[in-house]
Amino acid sequence: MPTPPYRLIADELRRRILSGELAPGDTVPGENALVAQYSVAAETARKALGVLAAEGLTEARRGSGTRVREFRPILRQATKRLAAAQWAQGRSIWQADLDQRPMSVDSLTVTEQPCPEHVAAALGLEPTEPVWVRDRRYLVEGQAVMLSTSYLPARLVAGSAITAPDPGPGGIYARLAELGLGPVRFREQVRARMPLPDEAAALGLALGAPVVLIVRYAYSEDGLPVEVNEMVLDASRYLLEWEFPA
Amino acid sequence: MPTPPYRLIADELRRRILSGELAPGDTVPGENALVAQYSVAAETARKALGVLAAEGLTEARRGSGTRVREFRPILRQATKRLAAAQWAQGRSIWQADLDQRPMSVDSLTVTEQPCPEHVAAALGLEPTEPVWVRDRRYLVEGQAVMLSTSYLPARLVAGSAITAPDPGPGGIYARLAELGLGPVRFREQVRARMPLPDEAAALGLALGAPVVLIVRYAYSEDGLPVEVNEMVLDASRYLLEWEFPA
DNA sequence: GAGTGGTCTAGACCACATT
DNA sequence: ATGTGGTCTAGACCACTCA
Repeated sequence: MPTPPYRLIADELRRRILSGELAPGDTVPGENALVAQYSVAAETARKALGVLAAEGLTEARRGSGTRVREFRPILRQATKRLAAAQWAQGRSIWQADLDQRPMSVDSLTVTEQPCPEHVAAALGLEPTEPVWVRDRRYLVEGQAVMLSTSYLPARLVAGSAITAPDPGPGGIYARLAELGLGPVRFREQVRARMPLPDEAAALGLALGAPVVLIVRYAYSEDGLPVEVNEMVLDASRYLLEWEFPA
Repeated sequence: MPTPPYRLIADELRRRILSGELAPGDTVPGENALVAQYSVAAETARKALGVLAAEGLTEARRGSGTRVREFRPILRQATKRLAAAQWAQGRSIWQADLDQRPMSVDSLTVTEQPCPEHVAAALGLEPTEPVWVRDRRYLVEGQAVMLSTSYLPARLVAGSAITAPDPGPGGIYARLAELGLGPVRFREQVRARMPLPDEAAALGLALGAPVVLIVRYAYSEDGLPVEVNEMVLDASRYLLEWEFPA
């Protein structure tokens, strides 16, 4: 089974991208160029370009052309309190090129709802017990990079500033602490997969861009879960980090 | 800009999959069925099926058909020593369906090499100082699920069992401890992206399956990095977990 | 052998961006 | 206006699986 032409073309273009011959931002040879160069039908050239786009290496813009994408990740340090200077020795393999632009929030909504089934089990609630839901979207320079949905049991947080759009200084964890529920431990579970259409739309994702799903469980001193936070991240924009003792 | 037919067809099939009407393992309507049902050309029907495959929802097999994929993740608990029973309260949103089959290793190689540039900086080594490289592939029931490459400075580990294929009881961390380099802290950095062709081949990945990259840095009591471990995981097979204090 | 997915072609029309 | 990518068609050949 010989390698089909569209793959050979894709392989060649990929090689040129990974070798740096085609740098981030550069325009990749278009359909017409490939048709002329390799003597194939336009559809075949398109398919080759589609492979690169699906791999997340390029980004096509109608009317303009196809360009090499760049990877400038935001460093998310989940355990940053532990990241003492003494452990800073040893560079990161990826850390060269970090996106340091400030992050903002748009479309924040805070509502009281019956608890979704899958969250109820995690919070130890009855199926439709009320929860406060905090929904937000994070942007970097107008570009959405993360969606976040927090669930907090209504019977624990009712009447607190947690139910207000602005929970005040220190955020909801400071308010939880004031209620004697101060989270003392977190558990984060992480998956990666291709986005569903609505996720792709909400994050403005290019083709071939996977998402990272993080679910954070916050526990109080009693060992009770007090918050579940579901996050959806544009994988191409994030470098995630955890530190922990042996 | 009306939604093109191939997307409408894909949307409908996706709905049926996500609603559970088409369960994991079920056969999805094929090209011919879609051509007949929607009165479109075969290529258009194929493209619709291609969308689902690229989203990782289905898996096509030549001669057989296209089936709904299943997600049975392996739970990787990076900080499992911390996962005391007291914090076990609160179920996971995803934990319902874990893959509990045993993991095995094949194609283990241990060699001494000049240190690759990107690793040298992380280990604080001169550009081509020698390192021992431990390369392995992990399987679950014959299916590759993870690739792992460990780098250890030769001047630290030369002569120890770390340079042998079988490092003995407790693995390389036990040997490092005996050398007074026992890792006391770890840092893990995580990314997700689409696989390169060689990664896809080594892991036997289906189309539309992203990979998760993990780089683990192990630090000795002195704060010196003693190991860098680069891992490539089949994202569809893993659920990653970290626990940490507030 | 019938049915399935995988690839290719030649030609067509459209939407959009740049000049 | 020209060139770019996005979609569709009708027909073809191949490789594989399954009954």
